[in-house]
Order: sequence, then C-alpha cells, then structure tokens
Amino acid sequence: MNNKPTIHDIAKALGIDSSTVSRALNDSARVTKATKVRVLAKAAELGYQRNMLASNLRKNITNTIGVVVPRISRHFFSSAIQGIEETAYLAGYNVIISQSLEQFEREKKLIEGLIANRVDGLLVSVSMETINYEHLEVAKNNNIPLVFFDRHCGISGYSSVLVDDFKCGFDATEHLILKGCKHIAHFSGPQQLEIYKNRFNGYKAALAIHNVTFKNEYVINSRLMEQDGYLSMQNLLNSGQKVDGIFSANDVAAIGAMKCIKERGLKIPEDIAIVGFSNEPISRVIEPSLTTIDQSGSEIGKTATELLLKYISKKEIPSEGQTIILNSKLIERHSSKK
Amino acid sequence: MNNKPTIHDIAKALGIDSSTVSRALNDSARVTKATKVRVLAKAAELGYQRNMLASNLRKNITNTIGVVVPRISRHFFSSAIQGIEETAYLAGYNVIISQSLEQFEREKKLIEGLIANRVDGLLVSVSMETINYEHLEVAKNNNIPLVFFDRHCGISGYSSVLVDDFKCGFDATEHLILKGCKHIAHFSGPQQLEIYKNRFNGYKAALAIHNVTFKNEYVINSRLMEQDGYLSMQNLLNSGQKVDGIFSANDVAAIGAMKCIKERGLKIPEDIAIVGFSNEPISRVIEPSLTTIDQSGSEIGKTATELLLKYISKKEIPSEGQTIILNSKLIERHSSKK
DNA sequence: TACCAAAATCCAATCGATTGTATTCTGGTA
DNA sequence: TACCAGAATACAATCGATTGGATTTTGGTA
Repeated sequence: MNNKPTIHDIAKALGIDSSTVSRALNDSARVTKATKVRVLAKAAELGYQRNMLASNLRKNITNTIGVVVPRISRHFFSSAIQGIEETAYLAGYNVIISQSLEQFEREKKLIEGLIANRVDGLLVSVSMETINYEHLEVAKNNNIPLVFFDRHCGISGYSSVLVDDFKCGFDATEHLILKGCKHIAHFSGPQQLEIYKNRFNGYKAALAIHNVTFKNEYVINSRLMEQDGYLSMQNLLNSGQKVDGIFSANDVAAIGAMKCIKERGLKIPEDIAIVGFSNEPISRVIEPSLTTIDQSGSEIGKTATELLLKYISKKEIPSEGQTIILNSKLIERHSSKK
Repeated sequence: MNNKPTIHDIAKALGIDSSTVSRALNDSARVTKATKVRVLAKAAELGYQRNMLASNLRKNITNTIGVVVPRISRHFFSSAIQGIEETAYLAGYNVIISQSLEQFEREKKLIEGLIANRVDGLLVSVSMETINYEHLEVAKNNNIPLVFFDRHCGISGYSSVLVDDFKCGFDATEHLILKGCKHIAHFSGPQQLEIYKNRFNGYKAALAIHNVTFKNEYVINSRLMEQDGYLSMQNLLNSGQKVDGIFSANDVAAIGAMKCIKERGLKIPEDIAIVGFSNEPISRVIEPSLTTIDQSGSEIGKTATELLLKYISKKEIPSEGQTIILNSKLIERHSSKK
C-alpha cells in the first residue's frame, strides 16, 4: 500500500479521462458540476492527495520560499522567521529554512541549493563574513526574487526591509550623551555589513552634533557574541581610558560587557551606562535591565515576506530595488537611568 | 533568459543523448570518463543546475523533512530547529518548518500539507490542544516516518526523543523539599500532553516519598505563558494558602510567577523558592537567577533527526516505536538557594 | 427528425530527469 | 578480414499533473 492514488486512478475508477479529473479538482469551468461532485467523492474515498512535485514541475513553480539566516536560535531571527512563516502560510507557501552559521561558504552553498530546488523566492539576512555577492547574482540570473531583511548588502538592484540603523545608532548615542556621558565607546560588528556601518555612522554623527570628541580607540569591532562583549570591555578598561558609556550594536555583546563591568565592581549605570540593540527578551530581565533599540523581528519578517510575495506574483523582479524602513524606537530601562 | 538549461540542452549541444548526460552528471559507470568531462564542462558553461522537482518526481523522494513545532520563536524550539537543520544539512536534506501556534486545526492542516508535498519524514512536537491523533495516522498510512521530539503523544507505534520528564519533575520537587520547602505548588500545562503529565507525576512521587502531603489546590494547570504564571501565582497567594515553593513546568511561567511574588514584596528564595523547566537563556540572567532543568534543544533536535533519517534510509517504519531518553539535569541557581 | 452551437469530455503533448532495454561501437582474436 | 564480447551510447517509457486543441455529447430549434 505504498502507492498513493493518482488522478489516473480516480479517472479509471469513474471511467473518465484524467484531464477531466484534473480540471474537476481544480474547479475548472470546463467540467460539469455533477462530474466535479463525483470526482471529489471518489478522491475522498481513495484518500487522494495531489502530488505537488508533479504539479509544480508542470507549472514550474514550487510554492516555496527559501530563507537564509545566520542563526535560527538567535531570538531576533527566530521571531523574524515566525513572521515569515505566518505570512507565507496564509498565502499558501511553504518555507524552507537554512542557517549560514555566519559562514560565507555555507551561505553560498545554501543559496545555490535553494535555487536548485526552484524556490519561488528568497529571503536573506547575510552572514558576517559576506563580502562578495556573486552568489546573490545567481538568484537574479535565475529570475528568482530576493529580498534582504535586517542584514542587507550595499548593492543595487535588491530590495530590503530594515530599521533605520543610522537613526537608531544616532538615537542610542544621543541618549547616552543626554544622560551626561562624555566618554562613549561603541562595540560594532564587521564593517562590511551595512547595519553595523550605519549604526557606527549614527554613533559618530551624534557625537559630532553634540561636540563630543570621537576617538578611534573607543570603537571596537568584533563578532558581537557575549564573550566578545566581555573581552572588548575588558580591553577597554585595561587600556586605562576613561569610559562612562557604551553603545553596543547588539544586546548580547552588551550583556557580556555588563558582566565584565559588574565583576570589576563598577556600577551600571552610575559609572558606566549601557545601551544595546535589538530588544532581545533577555534585555528586559537582566539586572539592571538594558536600555535598547526595539526592532520587531516578526514585523520585519512579515513585511519582507509580503514584499517578496508581491514580486513573485508579478513574475518580475523590479530593476530598481526598494527599501522599506520599519519603525524602531529606543526603550529606556535601568542600564542608562541616571 | 527565463529558461534554465536542461539535460536536453546539454545533450543537444554535445550531440549525444540526454540519458547519457543524466548518467554522466550522476557519475554512472556506464559513461566514459571522456564523456563525463565533456558533459561537466558544458554543464558548467551553460550554468546548468539539476531540476530537483523533476528528479524528485521521478525518484519519488524529496530530500526534505517537515518539522512542526508549536512556536518557532520559543527558545527551546528554535534551538531544536537549529539542531535539526544542522543535522539535515549535513545529510543533504532540506527542512520545511511550520508552526502550529498551539492550534490543533492548524497542526492538522500543516501535517496534511507536508504530506501532500511528499516530505520524506516528519518531526513533530504537538500543540497543547492536540487530543486526537488521526492526522498523525495519515503519515503512517502514507508510509512517512514520523518522530516526536519533546511534546510526544502517548500512542504506540511512534518513536520519540525526549528527556525523562517524570524524573525531572521528581528531581525538581525533591530539590525544593531538600531546601526545606513544605508547601510546594506545581504549575502544569494541559494534561493530555505526556510531558506535563509526567512532570506532574514526578512532582507527586517526590512529595509522596518525602511524606509531604499532596494537595489538589496546589496544582494549577494553564498554558504556561508568562501571564499564566503571573495569574496562577496571584490566585494562589490570594487563596490564602501557605506556599513556600513552586515547581513550574516551564521557565516562562516561572518568570511570570516571580514577577508576581516580587510585586507582593515577598522574597525569592527566602519566602518562596522556585524551580523552572527548560533552561531558557532568560533564566540565567533574571534576578534572582532561576533554578531549572536543563534540556538541550539542539541535542534533542539532532537526535530526533538522526533517528528519522535512519528510518528514511531504511524505507520502512518500525512497527514498534522506540523512545530515546536524553540526559537532563537540574541547574541550581539563586531562586532556590536557601 | 435533422441540424447546430455550446457544453462537456477526451486526446496527447509537456514539464525535466531517471532507468531498463536495445543498439552501436570498440578493439582484440582467430 | 570476419567475428565477438564487452563497453559505450541511444531509445523510449516513466513519474503525476496540467493544458491547448480535437472530438463527442447535449439540448434547443427549424
């Protein structure tokens, strides 16, 4: 009983042609209502299910969108995926998820694999190692629409859904300045990523506008894992520089920094105030609670998926990529309350 | 240029048959090395990529496994997915992810959809509403192996990968008793789910063995969201019952309870000690840090996937389901340190 | 009853790759 | 040179659903 019934089985059972069965199942106007009823009844009786492989092969679509994120278990990405899956489900699409684990080679292979599987569209948040974009061009050459979310690339011809990283970086830094910080360090990620570059530029702009001197030694780039934040903080304190504020380009590194600060017996926010980025759930409950920039992952995922589905239904990729900027705002908590 | 090259294009370009091309691409012994080289070169030149739809239709496989979880963004599940994706990737499988959002109807539709898409296997963690298992039988009838992870069903013929929930419930409760708690409440989830039933039974067993009286009023069932934990705690305190310990069947509800306790001006753990379940990242940083049961999501996901892939490769579902119990242990933190 | 347009159904090709069988080619031997 | 085994390749059916075009059926009209 391994063999599932096909339209041919239904056709044979009813003594009609399989094309009629196909049309009946697709509710075509070319088939009588009476026939439709008979086909549907027989299909139910046999436990028929359309073979999507065959259907998709013929129609040259897959009803599937491919998603590539750096790491599924990072809260921001899992909530983005939540939004993607939800939106795709409502539109009748499946979602294939894959993670680059921040590795360029892996990202490349994954995207090629998804294209070979003929996904109808791609949603991508690039890895920290991604500096070369040929693998993305492949999607374009295959006429598969691709939308970036969050971690986009600074290349033209692609659409993106993001928050205004420059403004967020600016706001976060200005917030610290307004709280009285004069020596503000910035923990950033790989500078080839637009989001980190923009957050950094926002940081610089806020310093400039408020006449706070910018120092290169205050900017530390890393991969922004918890351990990186811890070490960056340690280096900073060991260097003997005066520091009274930190703007970290993500929450996880901020939490690592907090750990280091506490271990040194310094007080947050009195000695050093901190602002993170992303509003991970952990930032709400840590002591002191972490001031951060709220960016709704599920909202970003949802918007990116809607945009992608629009391109898919139009069957053409706009030559000019569009960029959608979603709202985000600073959430003030105790780590910066002075 | 929408049309991707096919083996026929390669065949035509080289003046050979498409079947030879197919065999060359699959490195068959029936094709000369010289021909293989020519085919590979031409394939690269044309930018050929195998159409998996056609290939899979013919071979009647999909190289895809379907995953159904209650909610992707819950940390435990996203790390399980992380393990699943990683393991599947290494074996050359795609992963289609979908979330039931704890709704039975949705779970049913998702599983039917995955089966219609001819996934090679299914990994399922059921919703809180799931009390009827017909939709799972469909998988069996279609000869599609299915492995439960974490949230399994108490029905025979399926395999599961879990932690020993009874023992964990026992350990968590015993831990509270050894810390001196005498009035221990238990926050549990829907009792049709084996995991909650088993955790509850472990709780009862620990009370019994230590001669602590069991009271029905101490057991509160809910869906274990943060708000549920908060409300359960509120009801408990309002009822005037003496309470000095809580074993919550998940961390999120425990955190809700902590919030309520703090608001009342009671001390954790001095007045009320708490033990959670799952070791969500948040439990490590909350103040006081939460004692909990560690269950590695990615380990569970990995093991479940390995088991599933074994069934897939054997092309037969074992009539007797097997159950794999993974290690888990209590992590003592401040919420129970007396 | 014969005829016709419209409605319903059937036929057959197609999507692209795979695979069992048939055919052709190769080079070694008598 | 004729022959043959074995290697290499070609042929053709197949997976299951879809779809344009051809054919048959229907029922209304003259």
